Amino acid sequence: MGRAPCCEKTGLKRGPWTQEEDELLVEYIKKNGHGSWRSLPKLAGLLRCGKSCRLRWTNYLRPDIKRGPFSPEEEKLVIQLHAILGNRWAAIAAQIPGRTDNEIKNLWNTHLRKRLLSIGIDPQTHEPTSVSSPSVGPIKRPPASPSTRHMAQWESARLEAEARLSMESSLLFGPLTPPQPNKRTNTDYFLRIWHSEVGNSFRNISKGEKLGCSSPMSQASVSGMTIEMGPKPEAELSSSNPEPEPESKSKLEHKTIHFYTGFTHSSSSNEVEDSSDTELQLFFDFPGQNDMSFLEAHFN
DNA sequence: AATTCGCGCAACCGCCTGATC
DNA sequence: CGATCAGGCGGTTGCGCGAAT
Repeated sequence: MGRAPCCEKTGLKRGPWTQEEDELLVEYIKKNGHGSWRSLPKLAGLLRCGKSCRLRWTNYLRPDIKRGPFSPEEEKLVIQLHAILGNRWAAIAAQIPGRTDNEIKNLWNTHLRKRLLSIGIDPQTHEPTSVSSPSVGPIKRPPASPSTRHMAQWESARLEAEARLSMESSLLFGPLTPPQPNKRTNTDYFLRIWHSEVGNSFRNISKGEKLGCSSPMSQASVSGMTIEMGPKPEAELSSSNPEPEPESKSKLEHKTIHFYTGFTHSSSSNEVEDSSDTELQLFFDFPGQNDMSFLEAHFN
């Protein structure tokens, strides 16, 4: 069964938008909201496909879009978020107010990717491309052992992320500036979570897991915020998309943060399997479209 | 001044997923 | 429960423009 085209292509205008079209679209959405994108073009008097209208609105016409060049801070944030989230441009954009996924994707492909390559960092893995530079290489771990446990992997991931991100920051933006009391990076939040009572709770829970708790997902709650850490659910692992699901509406409502680790649980036992021996994939599943302030509130 | 080249960005395409029937 | 639809996402393309030759 072939998928029907999103809209009838014949007779529809394509290519760059004119100012008149922009005005029609903005006018209509201001008055009526976008409603159904499929029916919007007809109602707004546009000879465009609904998809095209949605794209034009979300990437260009939306009033809350910040235009102009990215600041060094924004670039730094993009790099750090990419290290955590990978090519999930929409998720990255959700953490940077006023920037669209398309903009961030373009920034990455045209600037940041090249810049990372030029300083010897693989833009996909965020690890040094040269193995012969141990001083800046990833943290060396002993060969994976079946007995490696959840906690050890987590600690290792944390250290690696910490080292990697500070290395990238210092390479790209010069020596680290002294900590500013009112400015925290997202990495800071990650580390603060780890060292906070949430982290403690998690560590305690994980000890329980070693003793035979069945749930693969460790959970800790504090002040109305729930943090779940553990392997990706099997449902997600088996899906064709290797990346974690995008934030669903329900996830946005409550403050649950998922830390998906690369290690998996055998379905037949509680034994933790090592993932692809060296690489641990760490995913942040941020709870909302707001910035990181929801975390800040918990640690101030 | 004309041509070529490279870059940046807007827009398109195809696939995936969740909702609805 | 499967089929269909609509929206969203990431990858890719192609055009416009400025720099270089």
